[in-house]
Amino acid sequence: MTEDIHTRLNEFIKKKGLRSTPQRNAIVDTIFESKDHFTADELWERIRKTNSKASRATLYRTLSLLVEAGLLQEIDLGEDQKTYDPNFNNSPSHNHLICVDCGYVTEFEDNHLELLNDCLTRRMGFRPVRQSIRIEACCEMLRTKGSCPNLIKARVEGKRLPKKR
Amino acid sequence: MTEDIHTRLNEFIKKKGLRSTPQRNAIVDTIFESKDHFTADELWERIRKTNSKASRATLYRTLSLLVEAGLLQEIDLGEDQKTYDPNFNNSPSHNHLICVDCGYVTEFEDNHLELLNDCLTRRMGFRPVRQSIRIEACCEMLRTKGSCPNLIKARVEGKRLPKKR
DNA sequence: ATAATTGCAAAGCTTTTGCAGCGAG
DNA sequence: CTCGCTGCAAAAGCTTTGCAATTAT
Repeated sequence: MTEDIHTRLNEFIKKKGLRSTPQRNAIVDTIFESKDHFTADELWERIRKTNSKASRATLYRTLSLLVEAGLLQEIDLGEDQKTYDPNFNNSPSHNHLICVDCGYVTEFEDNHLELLNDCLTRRMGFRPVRQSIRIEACCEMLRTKGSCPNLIKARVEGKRLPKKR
Repeated sequence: MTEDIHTRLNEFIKKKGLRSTPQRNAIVDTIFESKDHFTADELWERIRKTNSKASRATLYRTLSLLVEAGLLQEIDLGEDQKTYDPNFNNSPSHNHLICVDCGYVTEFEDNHLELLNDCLTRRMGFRPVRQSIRIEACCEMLRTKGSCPNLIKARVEGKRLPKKR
């Protein structure tokens, strides 16, 4: 899993005449050891719990590098901070359903959706490059049963919930 | 056009026990006199060209108010700054095609797309609240003819073009 | 009169950057 | 030995906020 990422990163690094460093590798490992979306700050917390040490500056510089190398993608989850998504490498289509009750994000794919997007794009005189669907929705289980595992998990983890509107 | 907005805003203001002020009204007028998306800073420039005067603080406070009142929507155009969209009031569905060559944004609607989104959302156990599609695409006309009116317009207006990736 | 609103300047937050020293190739 | 990388602290952007004065109702 992470080996693949390292291989691809090393290719990029070599091509650009850059260098491999322990800090960079530690950050990359930390990012890709999970499939979760994260903000720079959340990543910083995860790094701090590691025995590897890297500065915030290096963290930001590495994030930019990974995005430039195409190994990481910035996504919009309606948060104030930039959010990064580490697993679009394995799934070309990248759509997110965001729960307005708890902020939980579900990634999904759908061939019909992609096809339709593709057609619409061409009809408007463009060639598709990247497409993402963002769906905000409320949890049916929470409405009918009064609770939802994702919400409970979010509370336990102390995540700040979406601001109501 | 703008009257409708003012009416709806006044309702909101009354309901909340707030007050109507010249600054607020000037900002609202400036926002809705155009259909363009804008950032806080772009709006600030537009305000400055007006003979009305309002501070940046009031501008930000008014933006929050309008979003809270549901008259303005924050959207994500892949920019660093928050972008606001003034015309989702007239079109319930809100999808954006962003040109990666010049940053030009096309708003579009499509019934099939909405229907499909709706089905997918329900299948995942949620009830749809809001959905937006973001398509990044490159301009076919620019590829085939070597130029594109939107790109020329963007250059003339001195807009900063999308960073290439 | 009363309480919301405004403008200013200061503070807050996230992210970027200049620079001297360090370290990979 | 070179030149990229790192950490630090300072700076940069954008946005928010405390406060005294102002103003709508």
